[in-house]
Amino acid sequence: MTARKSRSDRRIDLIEAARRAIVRHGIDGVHLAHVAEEAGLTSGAVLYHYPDLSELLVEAHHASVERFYEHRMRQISTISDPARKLVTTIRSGLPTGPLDPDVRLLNELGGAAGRNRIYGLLLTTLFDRQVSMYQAILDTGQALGVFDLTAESLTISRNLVALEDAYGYRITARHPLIGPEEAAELILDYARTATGCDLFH
Amino acid sequence: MTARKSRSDRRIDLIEAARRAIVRHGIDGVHLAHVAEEAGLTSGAVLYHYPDLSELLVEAHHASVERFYEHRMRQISTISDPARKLVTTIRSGLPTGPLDPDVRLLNELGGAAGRNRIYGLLLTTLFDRQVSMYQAILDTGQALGVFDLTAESLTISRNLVALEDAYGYRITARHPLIGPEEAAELILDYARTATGCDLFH
DNA sequence: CGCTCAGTTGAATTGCGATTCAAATACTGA
DNA sequence: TCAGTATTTGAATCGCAATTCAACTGAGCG
Repeated sequence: MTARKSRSDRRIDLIEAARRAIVRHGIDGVHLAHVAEEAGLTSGAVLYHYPDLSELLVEAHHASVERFYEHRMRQISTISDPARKLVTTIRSGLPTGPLDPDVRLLNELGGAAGRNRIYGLLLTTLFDRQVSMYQAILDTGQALGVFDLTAESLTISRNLVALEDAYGYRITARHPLIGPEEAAELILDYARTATGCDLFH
Repeated sequence: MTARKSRSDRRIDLIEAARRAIVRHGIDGVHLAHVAEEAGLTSGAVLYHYPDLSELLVEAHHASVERFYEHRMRQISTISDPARKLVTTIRSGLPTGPLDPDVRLLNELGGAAGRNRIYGLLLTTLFDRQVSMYQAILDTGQALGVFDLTAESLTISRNLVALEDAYGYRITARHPLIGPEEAAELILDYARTATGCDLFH
């Protein structure tokens, strides 16, 4: 038998297992047994902790969104130069490759968001937080005279997040010409004209 | 009983029925019975024409992608002025609202594209065709001296398609602040700076 | 007009995955 | 150490959807 764990520990395990299962089988293709397998348990044990699978899936998505955002914030928190900060932020929003589990999961969420209000809310909330993140960078850069914005920072920020999103999809769908490098370059091209700053890679 | 139809007629019916069923239940949530219901038939009849449901679903997606692209091309084919053409093209790539079935379906495809090579291929192909479509408009505008492009037309085109994609997701996910109008305005803002042309709405 | 057969139905069957639950097991505190 | 409780198992059951198939129907054709 698998080692027993405390309620809260096991729930965290299960959320992680659910994340992996979703990436593997799709948001609507995950079965209880998949989650159990990923967790190294039987389906009965999963049910003991989460009588309703869909509840576990929502928590898994919630955790993913949180994790994705926190990861980005951590990556850029140490940088103070606005130009370098902007470049790093753009990179951190793109998948590392077609298999990047975090972005794969967010993409799964995208399709379901049109049908499921909770998933839609998770995604719109993430979008807005990312927009705020960019806005802070742009406004700071503007204040310091590093950037010369061609439009409101809100507009530019929204477009930057939108571009990240879309190229994330292209990359996970294995576009033969657009990988992480190319996507970053495309977004940077926009960022350069929008900020009037010679952002280097 | 439902009127009998010829093999080819019925197959076309079924593809349309499958499209509606997918929009309603999601790409991984469609059941044989859903398709049958949409077609006004029983599941046995559907199976008679498509022994493998997944094959029908692929055809349905293929038809949707084709239809989406053809629809856009038709909308812009009569316009000759590059500036007006660009504005119209941008509008035609966005959903009419959160319930727009065509975009809903493409979004469903997005999540699955990371797992399913065929779906990935359908989407990347569509992306590339849309990029070419924009490139033709931009190049023509440049040649006529209407546009003064700040980057290669390929770069700008990719970004325009990417922005459409991403805002399509936001709209179907019911972002409270970003509807079709706002999305168009955001994309146009980019198009203006990229073309140096005062595009009006 | 009657034959033929593609197309369709609907009921039976199968198969898969969720759900239940009694039994087994491992931790916990006294 | 031992009682008591929390966790996990695994087998049984349930339920839904796919699949099969024999019977039925109607369009087209001689």
